[in-house]
Amino acid sequence: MINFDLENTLFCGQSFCWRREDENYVAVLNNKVYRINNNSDITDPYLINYLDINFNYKETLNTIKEMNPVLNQAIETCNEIHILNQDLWETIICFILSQNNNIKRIEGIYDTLCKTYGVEVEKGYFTFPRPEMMKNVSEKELRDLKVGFRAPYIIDAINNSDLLLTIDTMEGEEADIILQKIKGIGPKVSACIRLFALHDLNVFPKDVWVKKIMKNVFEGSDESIFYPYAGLAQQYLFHYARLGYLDEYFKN
DNA sequence: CACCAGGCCGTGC
DNA sequence: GCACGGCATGGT
Repeated sequence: MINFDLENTLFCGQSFCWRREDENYVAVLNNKVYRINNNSDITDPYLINYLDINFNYKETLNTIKEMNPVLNQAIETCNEIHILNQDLWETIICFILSQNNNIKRIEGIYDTLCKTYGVEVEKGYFTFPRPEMMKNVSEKELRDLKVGFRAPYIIDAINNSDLLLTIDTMEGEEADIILQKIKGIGPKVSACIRLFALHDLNVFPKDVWVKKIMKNVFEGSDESIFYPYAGLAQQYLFHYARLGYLDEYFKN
C-alpha cells in the first residue's frame, strides 16, 4: 500500500513521464515499464529510491507546516507529496524543454523524444533516450520534432553530457556552475535539476508562478523563510497555486 | 487578434 | 550590473 499522495506526487509538475492508464500510473524508468497505483506494494529497489519512500516526510512536513499558514494549508490540501529521485540526464533535458513552455506540451515532446530515439522495451513503451543515442542528432531534426528554439540547447547538452553527468555526486552550488555552462540552462532550470534529480531539498526554483506567489502572498520575502526545506515548500506552493487555491491573491 | 506557458540569450546602456 | 526584445509552438 502507498501511504503518501501518489497522484499529487506524480502530477505536481516535477516529472513529465507519468501517464494514466486504466487504474494505474505508468512510466518507463530504469529500462522497464512500471505500473503502480495506490494499492501497490513497492518492493523494487529502483522505485523505493525513485519514490523516496524511506525519507520521513511526515515529520518534516509537520515541522514546515509551522512556518506559515498558507504553506500549512497547501500541505493539508495536497497531503504528503514526495520529491522524486529522478534520472539526472532525463531531468536535464526535460527542464531545458520546460522554459517558456507548458506542462502538457513538455509531456508531448517527452513522448516524441522517447518514440524517436528511445528503446522500445514493451510494445508502445519507449525509454527516454540516453545521450549516446542522440549523439548524431542535428538541430534541424530536433526542430522538426517541435522543440522550437530549445533545439540548440539540447544539442549543447548532448555535446557536454560527459561533463554534465559528473555532477551527480556534487554538493550544492558546484553543480550550478557546471550546469549553467550549458546554453539554455540558467538559474531556474539549474535549481529544478538540483531539486528533482540531485535531491537538494533546499533549492528553490523561481518560475513565473513561484515569483507571483512570493510577491503576492509572502510580500517580497525570499526563500530563506523556508530553510532548510525551501525546495519542498516550493513544490507545495507551486502545485497549490496551480490548482487554483491562491487565485484570490493574484487578482491585481 | 492578443497573451501566456516551470526562461534564457544576446544586446544595449 | 539591470532592462529589454526575441524566441517556436500550441492553447485560450
